[in-house]
Amino acid sequence: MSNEPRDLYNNYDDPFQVNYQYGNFGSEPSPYLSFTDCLRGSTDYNSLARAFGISPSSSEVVSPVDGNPRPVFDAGEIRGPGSESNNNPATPNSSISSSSTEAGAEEDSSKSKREVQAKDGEGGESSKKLNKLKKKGEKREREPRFAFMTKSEVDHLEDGYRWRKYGQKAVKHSPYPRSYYRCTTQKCTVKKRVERSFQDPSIVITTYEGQHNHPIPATLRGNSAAGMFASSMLNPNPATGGMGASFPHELLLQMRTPSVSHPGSGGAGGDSSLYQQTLNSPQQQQYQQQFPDYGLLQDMVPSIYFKKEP
DNA sequence: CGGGTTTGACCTGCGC
DNA sequence: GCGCAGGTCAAACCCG
Repeated sequence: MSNEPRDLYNNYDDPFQVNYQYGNFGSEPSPYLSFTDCLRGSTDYNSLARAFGISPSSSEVVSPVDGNPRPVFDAGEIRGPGSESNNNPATPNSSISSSSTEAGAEEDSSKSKREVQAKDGEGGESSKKLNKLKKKGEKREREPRFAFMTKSEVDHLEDGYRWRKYGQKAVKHSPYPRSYYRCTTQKCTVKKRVERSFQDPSIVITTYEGQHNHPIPATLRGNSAAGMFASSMLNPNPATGGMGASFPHELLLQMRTPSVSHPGSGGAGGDSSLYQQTLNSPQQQQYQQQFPDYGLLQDMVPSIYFKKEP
């Protein structure tokens, strides 16, 4: 299932015009969504997949509502240079990122379970001895996941949302640990994992799980230009392309280098496809160097997003 | 003092 | 059933 050819970004003729029309998803036309929209849950999984340029090629696609397994998408099909051009705003960015998603499913069985445990064990030491009240039959399901590979020296990329780190684990076969973050907004269960590719330490793999059910926080940390940026793009002006890059990662996505997902390699379902992506093609490196002058946005978005390759 | 990070322990899922 | 690895909790700690 992984060998189906996928679309790639085709718009690198003009770095400011990145095609948001990703590969076909079924027979429906591709809607134009912003990443933030997706994260905020304003769309369904199919839309997500489309918005992220994700093809169901590698996956068992099932309806999210019927309790069946969700589709496991492959690495995003991000269009490469040289094809149709839409007038979507893109940002110059020498960082590299690619995306991938994996479908999870409904919610937080683990969390609710934990909550039960905590409440139940409010006897102090006994709380540690969590009771394994787990609803049998309710198989643990996962939120949809979206992964990005970003070339950056900074592990935790600012994306406009506020995150609290709740764990860190060593990753097998990797010298780099994986960090776990949770959105600090109340009632928002979005999580993200950040880890560094051990194959290419300059690449940060960020995996989002879930969808934000709230807007990007208006007030962000002082240096959070990314947040400002994200917020400012929340209501994209149709005249500028019909959609905004409301999320830095989306920008990264837009700036994706071509051929990140290889028809033959990105096919492994789930996260594994991530690790099969390589960013080493000459084409990609060349692309990275195409935007020496990222101007304005450089002032708005932390430098990590525009990190120039040495 | 409140909010975020660190870190060891614990839980869960999965493959063997 | 066991062991491993991933994921999460929560106390302790740090910082503005």
